[in-house]
Amino acid sequence: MNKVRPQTRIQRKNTEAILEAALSVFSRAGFRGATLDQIAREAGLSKPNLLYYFPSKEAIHIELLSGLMDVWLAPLHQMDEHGDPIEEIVAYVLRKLEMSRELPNESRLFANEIVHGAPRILDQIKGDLRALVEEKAAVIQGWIDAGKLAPLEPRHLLFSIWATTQHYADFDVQVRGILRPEANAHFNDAAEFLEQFYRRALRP
Amino acid sequence: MNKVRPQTRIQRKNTEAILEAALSVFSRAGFRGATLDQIAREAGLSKPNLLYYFPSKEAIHIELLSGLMDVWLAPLHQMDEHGDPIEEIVAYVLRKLEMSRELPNESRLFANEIVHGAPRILDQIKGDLRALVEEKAAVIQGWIDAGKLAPLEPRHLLFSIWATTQHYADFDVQVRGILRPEANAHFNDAAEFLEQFYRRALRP
DNA sequence: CATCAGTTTGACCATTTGGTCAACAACACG
DNA sequence: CGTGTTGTTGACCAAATGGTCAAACTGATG
Repeated sequence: MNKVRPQTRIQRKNTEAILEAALSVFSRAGFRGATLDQIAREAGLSKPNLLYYFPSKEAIHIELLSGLMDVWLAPLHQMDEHGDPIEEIVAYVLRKLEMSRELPNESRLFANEIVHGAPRILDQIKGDLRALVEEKAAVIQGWIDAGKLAPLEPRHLLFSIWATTQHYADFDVQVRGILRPEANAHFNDAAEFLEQFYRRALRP
Repeated sequence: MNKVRPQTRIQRKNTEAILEAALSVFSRAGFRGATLDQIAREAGLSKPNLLYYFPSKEAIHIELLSGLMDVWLAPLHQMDEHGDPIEEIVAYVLRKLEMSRELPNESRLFANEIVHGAPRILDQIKGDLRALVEEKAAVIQGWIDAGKLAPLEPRHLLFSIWATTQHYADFDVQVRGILRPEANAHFNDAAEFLEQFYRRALRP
């Protein structure tokens, strides 16, 4: 159904550079705080040239967010109904924490959008995300009913996982201000803490 | 030490109205996204009149944030070394959740500031907040050493409490998009979940 | 009522910023 | 090498926005 849009070498390179620069700037300054000049400069282009590839500032933002949603849902998708319940959930927690370590800008971009009312991704939240949560909540409830997991409301359990793991990316400055860690050493402590924490809370 | 600044009735009323309006606008749109016109309109004043009471947009923001820090730390201050460890922590969790229910705008203002690098409160984070965390972490460690609490790193335990409770204010839109709750009914479910969750994780 | 500090605002300004455009440069390709 | 498509940019524009200021208004007080 889509018209095939032949991408030239230059197009591919520049759109990629723009999106990368925009992610950096948006996650640092927020949508309103980011300027096209900053993004253009960081991408190594002039502003009109940037606007040759994207029709508007908002279009860049939307492109970033919609591309991000899939990445964001992937770790939860991997949770396997037929695995060991506690191991599956702990593994999910650690995957999510790993994303906070590896993709903090993406996490902040997401957080920023939601804190401001998610005007551009509310549909995806109410659609894809909600559906996935319902699916996995049913799996977790099944585990609970089978006596393999402590009886905890599955949806709120998922919220707790998102909150605790994304906290290390979104509130990075606060965490660092309190722990004064060398480099990212505290992520290892966080992983250890979260694993023990969830194992304790989840065992039947 | 402070010079006594005699506040007229009108001054008190207007500065209060400005701060209230600014909280609403800042928490909704972020610092850069908020405009003085919006704040002035919502406070029922003209823009020059607003600037008669505060010297700049940033001054309003700083005033809000510094006033907020005390409110934010209060629930943790209340945690009593001599109480029952698990009950003290659970009570702290519920107080914090109650703040997300009652003061969501304050929570979002705070979250927004930190996500953007906390340029205006980093000193307070590294000072007051850090000191309080160190103090209470020592208390929790004492409880653990006494065998009254599961051995979990105290600082990361505090992070988890902040994350899970503030999530219901900061990510309100996402929570609602997934749960489709009537009014604020889901806060009761969250309270029940968090209480059970922390009781399970914390028992020795 | 007179006075004066305190309060309010319309008009205005400088800057920032998202976006446009015409002209020019680079490139692919027959 | 000629030609049409793709890529690039300096100059420019309109709107938004933080902030100023002189002038006018209001209210408390003697």
